Amino acid sequence: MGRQEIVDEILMLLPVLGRELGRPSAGELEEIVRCGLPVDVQLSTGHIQALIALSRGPRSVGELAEAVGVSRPAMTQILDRLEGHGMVRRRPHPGDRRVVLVEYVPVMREVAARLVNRRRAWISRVVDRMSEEEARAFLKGLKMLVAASEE
Amino acid sequence: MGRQEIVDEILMLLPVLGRELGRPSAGELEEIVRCGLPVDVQLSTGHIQALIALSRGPRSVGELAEAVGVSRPAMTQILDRLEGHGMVRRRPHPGDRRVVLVEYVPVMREVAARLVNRRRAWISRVVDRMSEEEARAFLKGLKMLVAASEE
DNA sequence: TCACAATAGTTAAGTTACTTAATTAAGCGG
DNA sequence: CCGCTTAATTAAGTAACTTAACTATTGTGA
Repeated sequence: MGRQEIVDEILMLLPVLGRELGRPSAGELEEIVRCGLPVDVQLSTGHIQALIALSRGPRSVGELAEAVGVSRPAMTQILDRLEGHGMVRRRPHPGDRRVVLVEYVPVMREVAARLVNRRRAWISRVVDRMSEEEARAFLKGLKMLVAASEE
Repeated sequence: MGRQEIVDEILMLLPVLGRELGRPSAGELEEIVRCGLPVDVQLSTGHIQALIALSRGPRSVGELAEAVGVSRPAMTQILDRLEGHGMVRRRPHPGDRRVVLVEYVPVMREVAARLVNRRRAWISRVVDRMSEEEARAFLKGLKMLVAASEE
């Protein structure tokens, strides 16, 4: 298979993946019910990304927006939902009253982790079947594509 | 970097890429104007994917929907737009009057190719900086992820 | 051969996840 | 203190999907 064909396949597959990621999986819905969250919780890619980004400590709305790759208003919406479900909370930044810091509601830390883990497991199942070099190459490619799209 | 971290990064980067692909690039808009198409042409990922899928000959609406990974009504819409811009045309299937075959309008073959090439170039620029093995590993990973998402 | 189920495509209606523009509130430099 | 910038939100609109329902065919088995 030549490079040209590889490029074509990537061009076809990337969007398929993007769409697939946007839909909540059946297993995710089960998990949500099991956690005692309201049944109508819809956690899209953006929500999961925000939860991951929060796993290393509090972040401002702007930081989250950048990490996830959406506009600030979009992140505001995402956080509204997460806050509505009691998974995160907002509090003022001590030094700068313009910024709003977002962090896990302590009790929800574990629930959030379980939800995120479900997405993680999906990727893991694939990564585990790759060699060390393949996994690295895949991530490298992904990073390069993101970088290229930002120029 | 451990596997766990690789998985986390993939989980963050995939959706970023998905969103990025959805937005038409500035260069694409230029190309559209240069081709003499109406300025308000919006070609999203789905449209580009459909054009790629058509590059190997006529396809039915259902086949295209499957190749692109969307529902049939969604593909109907995509084709409406492409047809409206005079890039593809529908004609009845000779043997089965239920199915609608879609193909390039001959004149537009080259224009379509140029538009698709722009997306291709973006990927190519990245793939060209990878070794043969890396490129293969990347594609393999992508395929595995898509397969895993369909189970 | 004829009723009936299955398939291909489209239409209709609704939803979701975004976008940009405008607004509010706060910090910062002359 | 006044204007400029930055952070977040609100408001309004849009694009790309979804499911459900409908139309027009085609295959099928009593």
